[in-house]
Amino acid sequence: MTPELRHLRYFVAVAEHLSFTRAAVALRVAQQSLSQQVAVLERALGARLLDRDTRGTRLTELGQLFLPEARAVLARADEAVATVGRAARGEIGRLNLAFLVSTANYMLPPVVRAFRECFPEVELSTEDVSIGQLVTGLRQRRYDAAFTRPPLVDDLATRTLVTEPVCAVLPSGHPLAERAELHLRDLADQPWVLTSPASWPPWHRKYDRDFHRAGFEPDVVARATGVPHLLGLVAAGVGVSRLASSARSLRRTGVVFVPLVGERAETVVVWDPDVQKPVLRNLLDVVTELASTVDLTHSG
Amino acid sequence: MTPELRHLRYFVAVAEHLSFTRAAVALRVAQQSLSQQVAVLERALGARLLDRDTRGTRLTELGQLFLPEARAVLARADEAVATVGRAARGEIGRLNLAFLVSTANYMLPPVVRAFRECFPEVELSTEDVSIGQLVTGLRQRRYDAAFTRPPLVDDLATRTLVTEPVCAVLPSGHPLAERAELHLRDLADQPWVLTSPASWPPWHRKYDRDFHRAGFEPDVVARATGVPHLLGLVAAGVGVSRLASSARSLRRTGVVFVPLVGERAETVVVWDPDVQKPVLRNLLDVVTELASTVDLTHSG
DNA sequence: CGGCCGTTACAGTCGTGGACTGTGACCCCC
DNA sequence: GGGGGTCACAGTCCACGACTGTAACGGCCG
Repeated sequence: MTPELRHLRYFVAVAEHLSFTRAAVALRVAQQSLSQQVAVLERALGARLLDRDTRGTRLTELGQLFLPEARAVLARADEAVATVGRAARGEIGRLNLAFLVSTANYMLPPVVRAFRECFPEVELSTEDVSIGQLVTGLRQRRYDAAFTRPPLVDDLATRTLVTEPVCAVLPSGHPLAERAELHLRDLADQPWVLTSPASWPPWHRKYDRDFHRAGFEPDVVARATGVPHLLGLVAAGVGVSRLASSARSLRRTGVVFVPLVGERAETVVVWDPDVQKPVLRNLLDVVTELASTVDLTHSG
Repeated sequence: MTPELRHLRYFVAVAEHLSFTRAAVALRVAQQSLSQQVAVLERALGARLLDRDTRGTRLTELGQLFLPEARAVLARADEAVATVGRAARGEIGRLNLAFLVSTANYMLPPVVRAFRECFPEVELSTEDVSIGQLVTGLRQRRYDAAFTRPPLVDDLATRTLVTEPVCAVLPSGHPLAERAELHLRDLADQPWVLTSPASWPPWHRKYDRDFHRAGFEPDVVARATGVPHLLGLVAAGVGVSRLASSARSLRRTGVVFVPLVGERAETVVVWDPDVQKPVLRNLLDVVTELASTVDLTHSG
């Protein structure tokens, strides 16, 4: 037979009290049960741990040697339990985050900083990805959560963190660039630069609805493969475009951002609602709290 | 409720087989019992460790984290059991040895060397002591064993390791110094130098009997406080004495050792027979073996 | 010396919990 | 659709750890 933790606990108690009677009281068992279990332990080890006689109990040499061993085993067991407890509370573990390239710029630094401050022992990994990689990565559970723009898909949960103005993006010196604000229909006759609809169809379906509601279909003269590319085309005077105002931070020269009246863009945190992971809960709490206290579009 | 090692063993088995059924076979319990105990563990930890469904079992994130923890606890427990086993076999532990000053010279080096070779992980402490310290130290269990000369006391166990000739000790140039051997009665008219009878009465009672049997009472002209001192007095020509031949090694000049016919001195290892200590058993084995293979009076 | 308090050990009983068997639901694959 | 695999649920059983009661023994004090 191999000893159980109970035997070790019993032995340690006797060793600490140097008395079966007192140890039994402390353990809330009968002295006889305690004696029996310690005897079982001694038989299992094949060695006498305690010298007992009518006037008390003392550790044998072997007992003295085994006492720290037993304590170490118990401590290790407690540690194991504590560790899983902390993991269950999301204080340790691993968290894989994905950031849409066009949001990483301003979202990643404050999010990572805030989370690491609250949960320094969680291993954090981050990745800048395209919207396609982001969605498939979430579905394949490679990422626990991601930061991106809606609309997305129904089977992923989202929470809005930031809403910000949408701006017309014009080349510097464009006739409309001086305006304080614009309506989308003001740009009906302009040449347009947009991203490729293949990148993420839900976005482009929304764009189409927006243009339709503004009463025109844009004359798309160029398709960009990403936001920086798009800004480059606008700066080059190829056409105009429309982006969330935080895209300003991606290019400083050659373009002008003019707010579009009544249009707002959202940044959301996305996760798979089927994933029940304590660290994820904590992330959502942290970013929600963060979004409610600081303006994420201007920080970072 | 707090988990027992059994729960950890069960969990590890399931985690290793990734199957309750196969793990149950390996553990030689029913699958149902195994499922139940793992469920108990999960309830105790307050966390799900395994995802089971109809087509198999996988570790949850927490389970992956807990698996090495559980293994570590089990390994620590095994180690504790192994350690006490080795201690019970006397392979580790502590051994306190005492050597009578007049035997340490030739006994200590081979004994310590041989024992450390066989049991390198036993902590060995040695002390050179007077016969009085030696006996009280053994009785107070400060020493586990000692090396000395008989006669001793009844309540200590002894084993003879070495017997050697007893010699007359004469100043260089003494008329009898040329003899190849002597009888004790040849020294009846000499002035004698002996040690103090207070040091260890049993020895001196034996000396008295020896002199009585030889038919004279020695004319003691000086009392020495130890063997080196005694040899000094003999070398100074104060008188003659009688010592085991191994005492030769304590003084090279000014004295001559002449064997006394028919007299032998013993060196013994002494221990308290009530002390049941595996390391002590091993020591006795080692020194017995050692004494039977090498001549300890000439080694070291 | 005897009574009392302390210690642990022995013996017998009880009850809980871990083991078992039997069964069922479900999924995958042929 | 049947067979082989997964795990879970339900009921029974028994072994072992807990309990109570008792005994043996040593130390202390009147």
